[in-house]
Amino acid sequence: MTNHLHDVTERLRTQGLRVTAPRVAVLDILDRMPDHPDADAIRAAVSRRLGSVSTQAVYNILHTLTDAGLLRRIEPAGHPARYETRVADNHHHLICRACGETRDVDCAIGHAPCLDPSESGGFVIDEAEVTFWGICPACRTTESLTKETL
Amino acid sequence: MTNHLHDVTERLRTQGLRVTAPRVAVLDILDRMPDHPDADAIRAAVSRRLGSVSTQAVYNILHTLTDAGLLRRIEPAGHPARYETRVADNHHHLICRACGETRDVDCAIGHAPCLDPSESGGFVIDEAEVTFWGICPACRTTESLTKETL
DNA sequence: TTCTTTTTCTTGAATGATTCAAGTGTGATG
DNA sequence: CATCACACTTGAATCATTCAAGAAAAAGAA
Repeated sequence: MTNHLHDVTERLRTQGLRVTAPRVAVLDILDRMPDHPDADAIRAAVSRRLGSVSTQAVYNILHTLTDAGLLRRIEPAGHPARYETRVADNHHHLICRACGETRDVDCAIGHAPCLDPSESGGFVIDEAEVTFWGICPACRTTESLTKETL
Repeated sequence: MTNHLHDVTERLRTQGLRVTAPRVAVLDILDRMPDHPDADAIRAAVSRRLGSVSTQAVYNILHTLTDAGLLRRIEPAGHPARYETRVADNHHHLICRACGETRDVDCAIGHAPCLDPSESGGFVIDEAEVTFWGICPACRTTESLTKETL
């Protein structure tokens, strides 16, 4: 067993979760995928590694691990939910409107939760979620090329 | 015709859109609804006013008006899309995790787009979307009462 | 190890929000 | 007031996700 799989196993145990092949695969794969994959991409990767997994198992696992604080779920407008293992800080995301590419962005201002609203109106706020929308370098090039050929 | 309906009509005309009863109703109703209703709530309100509307018409209208810049669509994680007519500024939202109540929040820092990420990584950014998550006063009360009775 | 209990995984169907497609109806222009 | 593009209606389809029930496997005990 590699060091990394051992580490993944430990993270599951620490949260009181049973260590199963699909769970280990999900965590290990997400640690290695920098591109915030969605449930279907995760299912494909896990399936490749283990031979097969049910879609339902993947959803169960993603739910369980997210609830346990081992994963973070982001749900960008117009996209299926995406997942990442970077959970220690409250960083933000920069998403391409054209291709959906998602990058992590460190807090623009101060530390987590990074922002306070100007008036909280009696709410008890536990998270400030920030999403930056734009066009990534690759799509910017493609777009200008497309425009030129019109 | 009231002043307000006249104003709504003007907004449609200014965008080169045809003035139809369902469109007028959607804009007028959204102007008066402070609670960021979703498509179904809008459909219900329009239906009440006009006798009936198809769900599809409501979706078409919401899409068209959003594209024309007359509406803003917000898509909070775990909720259907919500709509508002406050489009002039880039304000933010404060959402209750328990009941979904959604309030407008003015920019915490500076003017729209309010924030720049610490590094834009080659992206051309056009929007900084900020969502504050928490528990509203009403749900906070309910929650503590529920806990006490456990 | 083997048994038992509890949890997780599999399969198949269901749901909710939204979109697609085709036909009918209506607002705007001349 | 006729024309035509556009909007609305109906009904089916899609996608991501969840529900439900039974089969398999992990953890702890014997």
